[in-house]
Amino acid sequence: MPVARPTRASPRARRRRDPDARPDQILDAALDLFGEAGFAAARLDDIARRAGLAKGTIYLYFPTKEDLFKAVVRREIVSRIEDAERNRTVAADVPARAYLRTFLENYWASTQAPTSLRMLRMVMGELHKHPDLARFYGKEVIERAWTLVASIVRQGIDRGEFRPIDPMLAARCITAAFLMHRAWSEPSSPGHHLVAHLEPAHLRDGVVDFFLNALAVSPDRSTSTP
Amino acid sequence: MPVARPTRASPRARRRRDPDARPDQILDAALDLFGEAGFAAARLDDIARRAGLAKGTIYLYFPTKEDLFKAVVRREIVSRIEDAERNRTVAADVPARAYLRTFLENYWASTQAPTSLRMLRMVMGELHKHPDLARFYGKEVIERAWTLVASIVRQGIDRGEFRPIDPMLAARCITAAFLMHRAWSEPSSPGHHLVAHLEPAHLRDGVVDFFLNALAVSPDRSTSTP
DNA sequence: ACTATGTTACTGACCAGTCAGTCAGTTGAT
DNA sequence: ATCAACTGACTGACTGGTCAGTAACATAGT
Repeated sequence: MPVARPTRASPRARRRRDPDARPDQILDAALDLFGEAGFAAARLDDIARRAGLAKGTIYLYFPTKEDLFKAVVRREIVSRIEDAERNRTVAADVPARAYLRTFLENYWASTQAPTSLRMLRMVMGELHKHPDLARFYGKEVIERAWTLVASIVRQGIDRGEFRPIDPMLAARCITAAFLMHRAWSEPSSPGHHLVAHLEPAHLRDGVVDFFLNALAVSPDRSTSTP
Repeated sequence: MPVARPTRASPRARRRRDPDARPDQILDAALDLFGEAGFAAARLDDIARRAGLAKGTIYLYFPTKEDLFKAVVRREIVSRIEDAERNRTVAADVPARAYLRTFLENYWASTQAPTSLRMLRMVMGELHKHPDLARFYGKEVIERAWTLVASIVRQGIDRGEFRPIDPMLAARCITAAFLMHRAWSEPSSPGHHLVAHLEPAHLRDGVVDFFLNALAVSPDRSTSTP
């Protein structure tokens, strides 16, 4: 009779243990492999192996590969929204510039996670083939991020700390630049960089400063055009 | 001797005509399909059919699918560089702001081409699996675009029309935002947009103005931080 | 205690479809 | 007649998805 078996140590003896944990376990493995290989190139056998399961098990929890992909994206979306909400921590009575700086530094940090790059690649490379998901992602992640940034910018404008500008437009430019920089900062192979490599913190400060200064009041900004 | 045959009208009557044209013909079709479907999902049969050829013919010109993919990317890189060179048309003695505005409007327009979006998707979604190509693209397209923008910014700074700033950093932020906006502006399905849709020219002007103003001299930009 | 019966979670061999790549054969210009 | 250019049926490897079977555990009856 099986009494107190070392369930954790032996990979094959894990069965019959909290099936509720399986979906997340599968999703973790799927995120890894979809992220590395993309939707089409990722093999379900590999995902199953990385999750320590057989391929058939995946089909007990997700009806198709595409549904699995959607579940991965959805779960990552949830975590993104929670991140965004959590990053809204700085008290609202500090100067807009300092508040925005802190917010942007947190935002930058969150984009640096490996998962962020994997999601970015999946979104740019494959999401256009899943229009419903693409729209969902557009509304729930991208526009939400814009709105969050825009609300901070608007606050700064209202206080006269930032120049009058369409806050949503500023938010679009800022988030766009942050995301693209994340993609560019990844080495294309160990030790080799896609583009000229800057010291990460230096790049972050440079980009953040660029946009803080871009928003700063500049009374004479329209006089340079004849 | 080929005497004025209706080569264009009848798709099957095109055979045996200037084999030198075949590579580009194949590459055109391949760019379309790789761009739409991605590397893995694009079928060589479909590429052949779109080129008006049989699949075997592709193998007379490209040894493998991967080589075909690389050839597509390489050819597009060349066209990108030529685009950049061509966009350098405005005389250099107009005010930096006006010069940069024209340049950015041209740049924006060039990113709006369907080909640009296809390349962007291929680059973001699949190029990381071809490190040699990724590096080539990074050096020959991305950094080159940065350098071009940066040189214009630097010129404006030297003349005192733009505020002192690292020109390369400004160039990174500008190109990043332009590229990301291109991706966002594509409908995820006919009539449905990924994100809130703005009138294209309005969006272009908004983004261009944002960055022109971001560079404008603003003597008091540091006074807002206590 | 012990066995019989049932249930759940999981497995992995298998099937059916797909697609990169091949090659024997065709075409048509010279 | 010759042959470069081209074709498309074919092959073999691969993989998403299926399902008959099995191990682990539960419960009931004795």
